[in-house]
Amino acid sequence: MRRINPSDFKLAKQGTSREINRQIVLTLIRTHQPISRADLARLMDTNRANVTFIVNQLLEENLVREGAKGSGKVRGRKPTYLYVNARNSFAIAVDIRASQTFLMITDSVGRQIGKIKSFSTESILENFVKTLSEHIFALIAGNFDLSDCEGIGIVVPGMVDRKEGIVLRAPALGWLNVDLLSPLQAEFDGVDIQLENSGKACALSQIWANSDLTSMHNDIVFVSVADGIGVGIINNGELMRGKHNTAGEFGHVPLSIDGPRCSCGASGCWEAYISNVSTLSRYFGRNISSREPRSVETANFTIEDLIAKAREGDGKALAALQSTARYLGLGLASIINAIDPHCVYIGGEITEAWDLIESQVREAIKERTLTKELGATLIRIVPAIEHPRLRGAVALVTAPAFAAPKVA
Amino acid sequence: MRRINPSDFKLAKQGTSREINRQIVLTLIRTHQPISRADLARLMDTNRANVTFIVNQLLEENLVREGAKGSGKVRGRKPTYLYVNARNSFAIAVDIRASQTFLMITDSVGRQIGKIKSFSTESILENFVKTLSEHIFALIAGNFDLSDCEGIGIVVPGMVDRKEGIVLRAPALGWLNVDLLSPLQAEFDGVDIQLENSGKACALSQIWANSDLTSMHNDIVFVSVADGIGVGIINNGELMRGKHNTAGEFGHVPLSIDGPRCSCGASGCWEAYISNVSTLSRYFGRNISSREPRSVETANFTIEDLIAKAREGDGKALAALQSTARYLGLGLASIINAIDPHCVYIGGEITEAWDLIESQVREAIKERTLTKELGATLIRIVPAIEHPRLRGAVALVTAPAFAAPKVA
DNA sequence: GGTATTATGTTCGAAGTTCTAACAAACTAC
DNA sequence: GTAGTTTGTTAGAACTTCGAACATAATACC
Repeated sequence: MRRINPSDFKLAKQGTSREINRQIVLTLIRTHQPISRADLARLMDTNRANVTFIVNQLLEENLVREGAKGSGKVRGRKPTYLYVNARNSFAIAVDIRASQTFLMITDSVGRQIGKIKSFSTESILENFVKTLSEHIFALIAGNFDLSDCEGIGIVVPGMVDRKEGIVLRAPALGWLNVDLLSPLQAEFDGVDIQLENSGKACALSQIWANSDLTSMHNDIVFVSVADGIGVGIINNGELMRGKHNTAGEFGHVPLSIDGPRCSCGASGCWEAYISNVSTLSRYFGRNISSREPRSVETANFTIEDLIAKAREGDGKALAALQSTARYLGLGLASIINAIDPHCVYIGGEITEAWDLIESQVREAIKERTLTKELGATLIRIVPAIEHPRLRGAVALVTAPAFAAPKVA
Repeated sequence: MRRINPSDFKLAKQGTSREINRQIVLTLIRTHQPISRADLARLMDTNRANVTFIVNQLLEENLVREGAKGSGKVRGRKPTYLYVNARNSFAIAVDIRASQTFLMITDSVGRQIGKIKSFSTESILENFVKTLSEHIFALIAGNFDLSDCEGIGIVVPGMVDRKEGIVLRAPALGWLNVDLLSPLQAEFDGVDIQLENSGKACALSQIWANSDLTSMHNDIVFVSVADGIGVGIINNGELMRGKHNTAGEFGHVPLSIDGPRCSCGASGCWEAYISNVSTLSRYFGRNISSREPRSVETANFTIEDLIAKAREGDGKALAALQSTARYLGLGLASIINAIDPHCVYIGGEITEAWDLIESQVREAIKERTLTKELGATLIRIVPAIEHPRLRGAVALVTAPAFAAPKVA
């Protein structure tokens, strides 16, 4: 039961029905390919004539291609299989993180092409934009033409004004109200550039990426644990953005209002318990804020090192991780109580220690969820190899072609 | 950018465009009435022919009626005004609370008819159903025929399985897995009966009730403070229900994980800080759980009494309220950070003391919200006279006629 | 009072979709 | 080689939006 917004609705025009069915056919081909027109008609519960009509348009638009004939041992004419067509256009994904920035090229359907490149992130904007542009031009040189670029999706660990293309606040980068769009627009004239917060992008990756397409749920939450905590909420197949594109900031929901100081200024935030820095602090028994200069001992010691130590039998390291695990679970319980999603995805370095911490996380979740069913909410680990942030950045550019049209 | 669910989509059929535009016309008439066909055409950015076509159908269906001609001092033919037509059908709203159950009759558009009735809630199901049925039959006797009843909307302070019509868990009523639908279905054969949690219903009331229709936002949160805390989230004009219809349970998000014991079993829940019982406990300086028998002194002392005391100059009473106010604000900050709504509505007895507590609430919100903009999120008080729970119960029955069709 | 002007609401036909039914195409089984 | 079966296409009916012309009803002006 959705209320129509009387000051922002969309009328059905002559082509609206077509547009709707076109997008349905496109997603069905994407999720079921290879698939024949006849199978589509059955899936859609309509007649083959209508499917032919729509598919012909998609063929003309080059969004779909015909492949080999089917070959089963059934009677009758063989079906001609349909596939989504990766045209010769491409997309660029950029994942900006505190230390490194990662780059990936994909085809127009979001499938990775070549290897992921990276360079160290510079916080001075001009330098950063220069380096980024150079890397992008180097990547496409010889292989692609910039005019075939569908767009550049950029993901940032912080709040973003998508419309204006401004990074409002990214503490990890030291960026505050940084206009990232304008200088990039100047470099890549005419190319669509999309900015998004990395937690939100991770959530997008889980509903738009190309794996497990049919089993996917349309109501999920992604929790990304790194130096900050990013959370993306997908409701009814759509990312919750909120009034200021800041929906999902569960990282600063408190576990204890008078708990440890958080970088946001408040205290006791979830982030202050479970961010990588917090876990390391717990190990070293003191507060190593990312702002203060670290001692020699702690300077290059990462969360991965901590996990390695724990695996080597360092009891203190294991204890630090498991403590984080408990707090992680307690916070997840809040998210589950508040959102009641089908599945919670977790990403970040700490997931590499999942075998060491899973039981603590699950126990904590059960402890604070309101019902048994909520306590049993699916938890899925997204390993770093799947590059959820980059895949989310890709989705910013390639997914709109498959999205439902806005209607009513 | 909404993902089409490949296993749950809706194809556009021949009548789909019509259905979409029909609902748009219906909502526009509802929100702008009285309005002419020509004005509708301008609002919808389409031609008058199309409007005539759709309006004629609505007239035939008796959902819309023509009224008086317009009378301005402009040239040209006078417009004929259109109104949504309250047919002779009616709806029944029921608000079940711990002590009393409230009843209201409305017309088919959700406008109140007659006075609100009430009776004391009995926790034994058979007795309750009997009393409720008697009251409903008494209300409609002589005025209405049961066959003209559009439906009964019932609102419960607890979790609800809407499909099966079971109250899963309503601590305030002492109900656990109570099948409320079946016995009522038996009494009111063929009448549509809708159950919902009262916090969620309150949220519905704010987007579907008949006041301020044009200024309304489509992304809001309603926080209802009573013996428990109910929260309803409206995202994109639609109530967030979650996998188990339990989305919105912010009441059990902790302020401090080792804070006061909560009735849910965990400790430090927001509810344990700001429920009416908690505020009273704070005043009396001890824990008065709703489960233990109260002393003579505290037995009939309500939150309204506490507010009255505070107004009379009782410093302890004021302190108890303002302490609750601070915790209310801290929790609201979490909701604002997590959801980033356009507006947060607050209902419950404590709103009657809003002038005494507003500054504390707002200060606490600012203290824990991540940005200045989030700290300035609109807060609106919904006084008890507006009966948000009952209006939400009505919306369960009368709103679907105006809702957007499900498409794609 | 009569005529010009203007806005509302309806009608008619064109264009775009879905949908039904029939038909052509292509392949297996016997 | 023929019957049977499934796929994909085509032609036309039914339904909608849409543009333009038309009828209706009111005011303004002479």
